[in-house]
Amino acid sequence: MTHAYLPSFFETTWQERWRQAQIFRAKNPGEPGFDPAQKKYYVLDMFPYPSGSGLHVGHALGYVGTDVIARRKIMEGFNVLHPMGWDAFGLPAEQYAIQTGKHPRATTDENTKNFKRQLENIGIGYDWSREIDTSHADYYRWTQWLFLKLYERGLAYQAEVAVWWCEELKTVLANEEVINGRSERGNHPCVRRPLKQWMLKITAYAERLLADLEGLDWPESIKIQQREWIGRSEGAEVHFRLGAQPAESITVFTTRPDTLWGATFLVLSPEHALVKRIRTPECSKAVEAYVAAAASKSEIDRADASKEKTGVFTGAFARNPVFDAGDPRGLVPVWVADYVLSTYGTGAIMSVPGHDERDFEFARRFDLPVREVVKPPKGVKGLAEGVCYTGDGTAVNSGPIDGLPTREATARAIALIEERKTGRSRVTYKLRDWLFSRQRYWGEPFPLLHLADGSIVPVPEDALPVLLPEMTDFKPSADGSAPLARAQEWVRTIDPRTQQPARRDTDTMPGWAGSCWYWLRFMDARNERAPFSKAAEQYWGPVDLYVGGAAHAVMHLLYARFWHKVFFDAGLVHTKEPFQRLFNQGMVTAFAYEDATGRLVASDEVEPAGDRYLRRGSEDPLKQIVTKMAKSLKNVVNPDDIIAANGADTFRLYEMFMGPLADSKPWNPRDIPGCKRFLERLWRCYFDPAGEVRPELARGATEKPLEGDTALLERSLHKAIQRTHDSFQDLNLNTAIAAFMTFVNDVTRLQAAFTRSQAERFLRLVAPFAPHVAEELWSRMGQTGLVAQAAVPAAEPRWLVEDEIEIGIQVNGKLRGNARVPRVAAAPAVEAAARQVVAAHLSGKEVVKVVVVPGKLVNFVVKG
RNA sequence: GCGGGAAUGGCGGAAUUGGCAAACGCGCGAGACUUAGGAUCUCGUGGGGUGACCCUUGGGGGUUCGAGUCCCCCUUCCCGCACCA
Repeated sequence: MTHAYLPSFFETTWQERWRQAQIFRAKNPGEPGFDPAQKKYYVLDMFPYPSGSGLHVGHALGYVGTDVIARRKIMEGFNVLHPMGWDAFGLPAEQYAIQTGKHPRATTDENTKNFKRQLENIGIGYDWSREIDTSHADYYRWTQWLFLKLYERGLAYQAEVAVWWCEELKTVLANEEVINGRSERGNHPCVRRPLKQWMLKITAYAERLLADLEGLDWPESIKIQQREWIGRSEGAEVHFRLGAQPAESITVFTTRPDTLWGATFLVLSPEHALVKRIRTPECSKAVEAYVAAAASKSEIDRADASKEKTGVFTGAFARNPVFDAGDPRGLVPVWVADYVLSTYGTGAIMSVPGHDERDFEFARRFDLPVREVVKPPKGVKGLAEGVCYTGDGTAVNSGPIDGLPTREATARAIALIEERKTGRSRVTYKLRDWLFSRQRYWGEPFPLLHLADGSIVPVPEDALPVLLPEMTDFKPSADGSAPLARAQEWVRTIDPRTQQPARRDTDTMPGWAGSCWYWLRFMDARNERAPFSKAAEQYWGPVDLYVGGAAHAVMHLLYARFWHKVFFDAGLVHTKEPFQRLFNQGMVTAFAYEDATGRLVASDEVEPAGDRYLRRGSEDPLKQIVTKMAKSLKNVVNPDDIIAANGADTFRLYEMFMGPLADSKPWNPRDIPGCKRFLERLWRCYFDPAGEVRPELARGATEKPLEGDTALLERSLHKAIQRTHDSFQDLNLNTAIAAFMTFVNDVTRLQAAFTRSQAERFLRLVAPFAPHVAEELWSRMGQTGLVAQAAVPAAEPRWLVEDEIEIGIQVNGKLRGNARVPRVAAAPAVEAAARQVVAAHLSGKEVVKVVVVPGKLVNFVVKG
């Protein structure tokens, strides 16, 4: 049966041919063969961290998707850049190395080799001449170089700040890496600790990071997540003078300056610097105890908004500046409570219990006064009904702003405090500066020198890279100091400019550093004199399509945008934003099984029995559910296994056929044979039973006239071409494959009418999806060259319209019949034909109205 | 609690954006070919009645000649964020 479809006989051969012909090699300006008239297309995958467990089918979904797009774009005539590399530095690589007892260099090299093999196995056409590895010196040299650009611009600084410390990982972490007081990687508990750390001033770009989201073709949900993370709010800061010491004041931030007249107390966060100074002797013990308790509480406990509010009075009072000196309403008590965050605003708030839920709850708990200063609109419950009203309304009990609606009241209140020089309008952000140092080994060393006098100088450009020292013991130190501090010969160095002794910085950059500019390196990956050439950036930037999981909605995508904007300001890049269009591929989920008690059962313990599932060797019925793939459930699928059993083309088709690229969908092994059967049927369309290419498809065969069944196939082919074209618009590539299947079914039915021209055009259509079988058939048909470099076939309008079409005929909106009418028939003629078909439904009734939708249907509205 | 997304046959999913719901695939049923199994091919397959009738896109209302699609209310699930003053 040599003529059967046997993908293993030819898939690797074609992969080798593509490599030799370098068909995925993108051409840079100035290179031989570069055509300035050719349009460029830069499609980028979020490059992976090369984990020890290799690629699974979820990664592959995005990679196959971009490969199909890239291959299609090549066939459309674009100069396509589709690169791949490895995000190899960072905590996971180091943790894995520690677990396995191997050096991260060794494990990283092993893992990247495996990833690359897997990707090639799938037949993905990357430009491997641009492969990068963020942990290689010829890459991180430029990461260091770019870091110095930030440093020179004053955007990198050292500060003693309360940072997240993870005892398990023995390192500090960024805000973004800590979720509910636990590390994002590994889910270990974290605590706040004051430490001297490198920070990047991302807050200086908050406004632009927010504003420039507008012009991006990104999923709205990602934009919203970024907006929320940046967390801009407009309001005012207001100084409340302390009664005892007139020179001192407490500054609060509020988004509702219009409610100043309703502020009945102030609250400081337990970490606020003034707490120690203002508490009165009588209250000092209670305050101290409270602050200590708050410090020892876990972040999760503190963050739990549902629990009852706690707090303690400091004994001190402050003056509300909107009231006159003698007004008793102006003297407000100062409390300490942990519902006020030290990290937001000024770490102190004015409490307006009448119009803020949290303050309301606190005031009730501690029996503090509540004053109404905003009257809700008619019909809305407010303080009069005993509920806190937080919406807009009309100012009352507020002296000079009484009667004003909230918007104007706010503006007037700000004007008033500014006049009295006791505050000003202010914008705050939730976004914090980015904690950029780690006390770990596997990262980029900081290109900075500490001199004897305590000053810091950058390592000169020509002395880069600062190489990571070879260390055999790179485990984090128990005391939290950096492992690099133990490489004493490395630490002790000289300042090349002065020849004076100097010490290297012993922290390393976080895992995100390398991914903050990698799309730029891909443009000019082998450049030894610069991170990338101006010409390459001018030509390739920005990325036209960036594809990856929604998991990176905030961290990577925010950091990358930040660095890119700094580069823009430094004149290094010509676009404000790095990624014009962002697309999130959906998650590939898996089936899992739970028993009667709701416990999940590993999938190798499960046996299908008809339409039910049983625990292997028992009668326990199990319920099939959909979950994330997880090692513990043994439902992680490796592409290698699928390819070994079915071939790469089947694997690719199944990945794309599962559903729209953006949707989450379960991996269902039962569906895979359907895709393989399609390829087998496709194969049979091209060969006779003896295994020879059908004579009418072979080179030199005479084309059949486009009539009868051949015309039918021609029409079917053009429809498939059109549907494929459409499917690329929304990346619903599953519908393209459905169109291929329909065409192949037609050919199977009308075998004798199939022509060489049709056979050849169909291969050009299918090639981006199932490139191996397309090449094999292409060459067996006697075509020269590669189908991967042939042109996309065109749909001709005249083949897309039928002369006679079937329309639906409705009576009162219900389908009652069909009729075939000429496409160009006039409405009255269509109506007359329709009337005959549904005569039985119309008899004895009065036709009130007739709706004729050309080419679609006729609807008779009847009475009686 | 707030924000975003979703809900269509036994399953994954289609539906020209207001115009014949269920394309395509899986699964299932019947048949053909086979000594037999497998593979392949053909036909069927939303539900109920089983004649030509009714029902059906999570539920309930509405707009319309016509609603999976638009509007209002509700339920469930997934993903973010979560005392941000």
